[in-house]
Amino acid sequence: MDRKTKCHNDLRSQILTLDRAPGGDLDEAGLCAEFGISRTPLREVLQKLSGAGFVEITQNKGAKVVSMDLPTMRVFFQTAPLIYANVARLAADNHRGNQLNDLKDIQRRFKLATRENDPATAAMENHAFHEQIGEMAGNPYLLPSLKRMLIDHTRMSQTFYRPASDAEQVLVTKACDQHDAMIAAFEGREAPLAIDLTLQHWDLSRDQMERFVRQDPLPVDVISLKEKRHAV
Amino acid sequence: MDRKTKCHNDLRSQILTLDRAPGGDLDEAGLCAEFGISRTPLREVLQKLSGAGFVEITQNKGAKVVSMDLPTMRVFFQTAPLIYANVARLAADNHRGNQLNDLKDIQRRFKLATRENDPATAAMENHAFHEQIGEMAGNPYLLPSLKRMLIDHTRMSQTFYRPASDAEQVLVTKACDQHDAMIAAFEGREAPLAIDLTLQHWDLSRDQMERFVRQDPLPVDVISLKEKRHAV
DNA sequence: GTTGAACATGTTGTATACAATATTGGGGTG
DNA sequence: CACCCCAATATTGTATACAACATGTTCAAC
Repeated sequence: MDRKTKCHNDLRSQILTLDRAPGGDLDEAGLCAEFGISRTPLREVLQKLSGAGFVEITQNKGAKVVSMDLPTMRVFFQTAPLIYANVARLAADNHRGNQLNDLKDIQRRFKLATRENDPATAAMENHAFHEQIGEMAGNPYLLPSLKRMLIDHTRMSQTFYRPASDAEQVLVTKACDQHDAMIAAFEGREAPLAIDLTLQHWDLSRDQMERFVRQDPLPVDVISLKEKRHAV
Repeated sequence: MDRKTKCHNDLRSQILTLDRAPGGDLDEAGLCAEFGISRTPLREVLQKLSGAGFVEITQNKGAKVVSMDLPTMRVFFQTAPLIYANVARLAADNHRGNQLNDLKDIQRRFKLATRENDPATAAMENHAFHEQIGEMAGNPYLLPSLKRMLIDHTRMSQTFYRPASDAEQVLVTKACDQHDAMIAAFEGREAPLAIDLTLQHWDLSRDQMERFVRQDPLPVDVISLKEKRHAV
């Protein structure tokens, strides 16, 4: 794979796994050194990531990882069922060709990652699973919204795949089973069932994510001292 | 305004007004000469437009205006009410500060453009009107979908603001009145009414746009002879 | 001690030259 | 005449040098 593409993919997954903190600075020179490319292609990568909602670029002030503030998260929880349910319905109706097989492959890798206790991979494969459902829906208008939801969904789910207790491990297994059930619904083109399973899956995620949000009284953002002072 | 920004805005509005044909090629050297900037910032503009769904970039093959094929348009008609209605509801609930005043300003300019028979401006102000409603909704997850819908909506509405007959002029006036009614609904924070008016407004647009689509038996895309041969 | 201005430094934005990749056209072969 | 290969050309991708802008620091004035 070409270094520019690798840079794009690495940044993307580092953002999704919270390896790059929300609100964190993305210094051009540093990233150039890190990925061994010059500033021109690096800036194009940042532009692309900005278009996809991973990064925020400010004129003359550089790029940051998109932040995750609490008011926005409230909007997230409000909006997710609408998008997810509609995408699931469309996916059941419209998927074609090898798309379902690709989904099964992703699910296989997802299951493996959860079994082998590889939380970062599990989170990324779960992301890929839901993005693939978006592709199956065949709706270029809804897809950008879905992708933006998935960014924050995956970031908030990071702790989910690092189960501390047995009870939490059970939830991961349950999520995995729900994926299997969803695949079956897509295969049978049973749209109402797909919607229902999707909403169940959402309920599970939501409970987990709300715990994640509540758990952490500190803002998820990296806030510079200066900005903090302004806030006071 | 800086030349790079002007380049971005000009390309954007030229695409929306069909001045740049869907599927049409965007040559870097040509655009550089046209806007008096070098290739580096021009490419960044194209990246940005690509992220917003105005332009498609293919590796080593340059940029094109996003195409408008018939299957996608079918998806458009299927998806629009969902997005528009939900955005309207959220806008009624969540708008704040000067957002409503900004909307009124846009509506004023829109009305003026329709009265003075300035179809391109009317189409752009109508676009701005609905984009502003998107801002008022305060939902960063739904907004990208709305914006993508509006791109094709505005492109398909181009003939709408060039009314040939009196009967068509009546429809434009009706659309304008609906905007006023929507503003009133937002002002009173009457979400159900806003949804209802939005769906009525959509019905009017849809009839008009379907006529536009049917009217033209040739594909809206610029298809090269080579691609045509492939299709045969 | 605080404020403000000027300078020094670092970071981002742009232009240009060069490299890599597509496309086109011509000549040769079956 | 059709087809294919190869060279010539055009277009896109990358690196680098320079310009513009933002930030942080120093020093002087109050």
